[in-house]
Amino acid sequence: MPVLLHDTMSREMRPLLPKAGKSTFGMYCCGPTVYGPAHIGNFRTFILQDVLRRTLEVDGLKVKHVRNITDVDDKTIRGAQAAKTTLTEFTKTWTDKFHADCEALGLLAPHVEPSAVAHIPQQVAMIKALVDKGHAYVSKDGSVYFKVSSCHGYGKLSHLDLSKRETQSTNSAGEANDSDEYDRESASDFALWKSRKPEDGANFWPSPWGEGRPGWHIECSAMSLEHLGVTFDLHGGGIDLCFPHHENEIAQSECATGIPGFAAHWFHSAHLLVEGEKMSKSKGNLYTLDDLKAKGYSPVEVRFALIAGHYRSSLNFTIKGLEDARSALNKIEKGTERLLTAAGFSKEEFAAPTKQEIQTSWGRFAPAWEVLQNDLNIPGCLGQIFTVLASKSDLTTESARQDLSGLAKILFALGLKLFTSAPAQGVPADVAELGAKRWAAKQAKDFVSADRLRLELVELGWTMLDRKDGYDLKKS
RNA sequence: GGCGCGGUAGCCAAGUGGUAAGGCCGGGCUCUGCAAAAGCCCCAUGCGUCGGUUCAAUUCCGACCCGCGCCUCCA
Repeated sequence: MPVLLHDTMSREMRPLLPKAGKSTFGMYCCGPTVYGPAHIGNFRTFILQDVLRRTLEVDGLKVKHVRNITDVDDKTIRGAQAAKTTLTEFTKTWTDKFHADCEALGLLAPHVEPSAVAHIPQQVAMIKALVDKGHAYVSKDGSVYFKVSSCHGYGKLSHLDLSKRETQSTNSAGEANDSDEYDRESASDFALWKSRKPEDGANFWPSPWGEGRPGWHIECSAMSLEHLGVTFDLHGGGIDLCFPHHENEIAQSECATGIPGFAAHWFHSAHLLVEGEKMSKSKGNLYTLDDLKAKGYSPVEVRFALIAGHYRSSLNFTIKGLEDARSALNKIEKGTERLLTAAGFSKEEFAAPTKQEIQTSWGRFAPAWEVLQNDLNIPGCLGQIFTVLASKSDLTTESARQDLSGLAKILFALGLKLFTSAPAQGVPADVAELGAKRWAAKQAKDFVSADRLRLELVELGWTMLDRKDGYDLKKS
């Protein structure tokens, strides 16, 4: 059964399948602008796209996932200048950081990760096609603009009727829209090519219209064409990209190629609120992965918290939510351990589910998978998982293995890697010694000393957890 | 103003025309010298408000109230 997903353009639930005659499902996702560390809002979108890709793969599709790197724009150029380095060096630093965070968060690397700077010729070629076909014009300063009025159907994705729309004098950041700054024919027209300016420094490229650099929107059109073809199966991004970015991509691509149906399906994820407020630097509620790691949360806990709400609803990210995620994840691990025991598998065997017997069945997790396939309902799927893990069942080795087969596939789809919590931190010698002493006292039934030693450990910031046959020391 | 999303227990959050998944927190119990861990059990006559349709509505329709997003920086 194919995965069903809501499509922004048609506003309908539609099955995800490769185009007729194709065996690969092509998906293009707008990637990060690499001018600083990505924040958890960025990652929510990338994680959701990752879950979609994984779900399609578990469903049996061959997916080609393309996610770009935006490495030339105002912010990257300014950032490089402020850092007194080259654009290449600057964007490499932040691209590397992005990759490290992605890996920590369990994101599968896209199959292709094209960079805007590496696709200047393709962008120039597309702009040239648009100029030749009368969909773009060259301004006096050598910039090139897309002529929105020349594009039939412009606004079909975001359902905006530009003819009825009044041009706003400010954007949502309160900055004046620069409709008078350039010699555009219409305020709705957008830049395809920006002519070289002194403040661009060394960052310019040749073009038929003179030196300059590409506009923002054209890169995704050019790179999706290069790597996925004239039309492809799904395009994703944060909801804020719906207009104007994605709308402009459609206009550019369809006008340049003359072929409609740029992307068959549009996948937009809702934004993140932090502690009930819009995330912003000025409010100080903009978290990066490093910020949360510094607070003691693991990447998998962050990932869980970020997927705990439906992708089309905005998610209120809170530290309490991270605590909830930690407890919930622990509950899944404990339940999974019980299944592993019943199945006679080790944790390692579960972490790498290559065994035939744990790849063939869904066991009791079939309903959880069905829920996930229906518009990527991750919270519903998690609910099903907990229901099964808590339900009474006479497990046999065989049934437990079938359950594990289903659970492994679902956890792969969600990208939740179990049993990865950092192993016990190094225990200082003095703490270890106190622990050993208390254990000895307890064995000797000298409970007065044992209790005193427990308190001493607490004062040092350590908790001693007794087991039947030994003990663990945990930092509290 | 235009377009769109949402209001479900203390918090988070699914879902359905036939009477509310799940997680967290909380409470109880079992186990345990203590503590913790773990396991088990309990926890919304209620789904923003008011009307309507229906044998039956939280679920459909209408109105209203409230919150939020986008409308050329944004994931």
